[in-house]
Amino acid sequence: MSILIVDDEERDRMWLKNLLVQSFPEHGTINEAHDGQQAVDTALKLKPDLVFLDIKMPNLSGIKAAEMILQKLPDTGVIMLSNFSDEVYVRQLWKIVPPNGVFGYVLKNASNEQVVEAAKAVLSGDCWIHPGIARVIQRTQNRATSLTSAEYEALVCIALGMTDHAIAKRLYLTEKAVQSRLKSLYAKLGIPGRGESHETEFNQRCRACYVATRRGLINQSELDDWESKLEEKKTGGPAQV
Amino acid sequence: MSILIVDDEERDRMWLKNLLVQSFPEHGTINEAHDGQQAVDTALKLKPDLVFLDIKMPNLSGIKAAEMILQKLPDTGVIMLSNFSDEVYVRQLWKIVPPNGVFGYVLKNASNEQVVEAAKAVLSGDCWIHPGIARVIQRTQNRATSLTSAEYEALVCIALGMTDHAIAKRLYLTEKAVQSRLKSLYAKLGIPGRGESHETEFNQRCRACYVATRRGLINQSELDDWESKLEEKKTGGPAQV
DNA sequence: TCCAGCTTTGGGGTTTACCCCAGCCATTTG
DNA sequence: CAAATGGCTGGGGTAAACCCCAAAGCTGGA
Repeated sequence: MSILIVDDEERDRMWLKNLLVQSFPEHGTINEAHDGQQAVDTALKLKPDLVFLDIKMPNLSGIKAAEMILQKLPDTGVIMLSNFSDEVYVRQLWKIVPPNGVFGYVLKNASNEQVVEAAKAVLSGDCWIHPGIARVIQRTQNRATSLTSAEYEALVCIALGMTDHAIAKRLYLTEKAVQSRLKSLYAKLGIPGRGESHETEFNQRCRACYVATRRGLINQSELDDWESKLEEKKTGGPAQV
Repeated sequence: MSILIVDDEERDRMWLKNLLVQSFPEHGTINEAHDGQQAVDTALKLKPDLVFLDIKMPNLSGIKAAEMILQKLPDTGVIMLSNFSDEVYVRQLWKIVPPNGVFGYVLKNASNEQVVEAAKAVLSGDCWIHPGIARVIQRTQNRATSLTSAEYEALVCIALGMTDHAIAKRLYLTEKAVQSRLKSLYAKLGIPGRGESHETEFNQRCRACYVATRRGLINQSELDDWESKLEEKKTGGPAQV
């Protein structure tokens, strides 16, 4: 049985490796990779039974690496590791996993026992999803609270600080259309408008950013990605912090 | 030589402990604590030479724990461990460390060598500051870019999604005063107004939240603390996500 | 002592964000 | 086929956010 561990941080690789060595006395080779691109290359060469993938990595995200690996080797057991229970990632993951594929999703604050449990489950053909994620998954499938891609686009834009006008220009829409998207976004996030719910006054725009971040719909590193995409489009000059 | 390791995550405690055991053959007892309160209790009892403190912990933050420990035992070598290079924390830390106190600040993505280096430095009476933090520290001491406490208060409020009116009511100010704070906040964050800098249109309020988060002036967990404080003040009922 | 910086307050603007309404067109659903 | 849903468009309105101006109180340092 061969295992591949992919994480850009040495500390986490060591932790996982120690854990696996102790818990799987019959383990075969345990290889490591440091980023997404390396992960794909190594996986295709070694065809491991099990791959642990960190999500946030340089070069190629764990999600995309998983997609590429599963494309060529659909039988590989994939376990995602993440620091966050971010809905963004769960959304993305849901799209790429084959209908009856096998995978695990483990948060990094999981106990050692949970990680071992997840590994065993995936090896024997089951899925294992971290308890903290269950709630998130349910939300992504609830039509009343899950965001459409239009709403999500608008969310990212306001979180970057764009005005209605700027958003309209970038997405090739009318300002009215943007406002329409925002209106339904606010509704789904449960943010009261001006009339309703006295005593709780909110600037919906900022409040939406706060709530969305709290729920893991967006996070800073995703936003930074978007930001740099916008910069490219415009001048070609890099963003300055 | 006795050492105290404080972190709420088992994984990180193990990592650090292994590292110290390997690097300090002459190490004495290595104790552990799981949250801030335990850290203070244990430290006062054992009077360790060196304390590693995670910042983000339940019950009592690492910052506050450090404050209480240094108050009673000013000679203790304190090394803060953090996932982020957040300016919030550096600000807070700066206030509580005695003028010529000894401390270290290490990011969790530090290499093993860096951690050992920091430990040795602090034990021999020097400070050790993670390279990634240097820039942040410089900024906190630059008067043109560092925020005053008034501006910081306003920043937190808009990040929570409050309106000018709501902020004024909560801080016992005029709306004009709030807007005045915000104006200077925007200036310090380098956010262009409507007139200046064509082609870059921003909603300053949201943009400020984005830039501030990017710089580590605020972060989600700090905001959540503030949020729950506001909820207490108001109804006593807990916030619902 | 006076100066410099921070903060508050006020009067007066413009622009933007949000509000309610209604309708049209696409897709999917029973 | 009807019905429902999600998305865009439009008109016309209110209130909030942002703009420039100026002045006064307060702090701490030269």
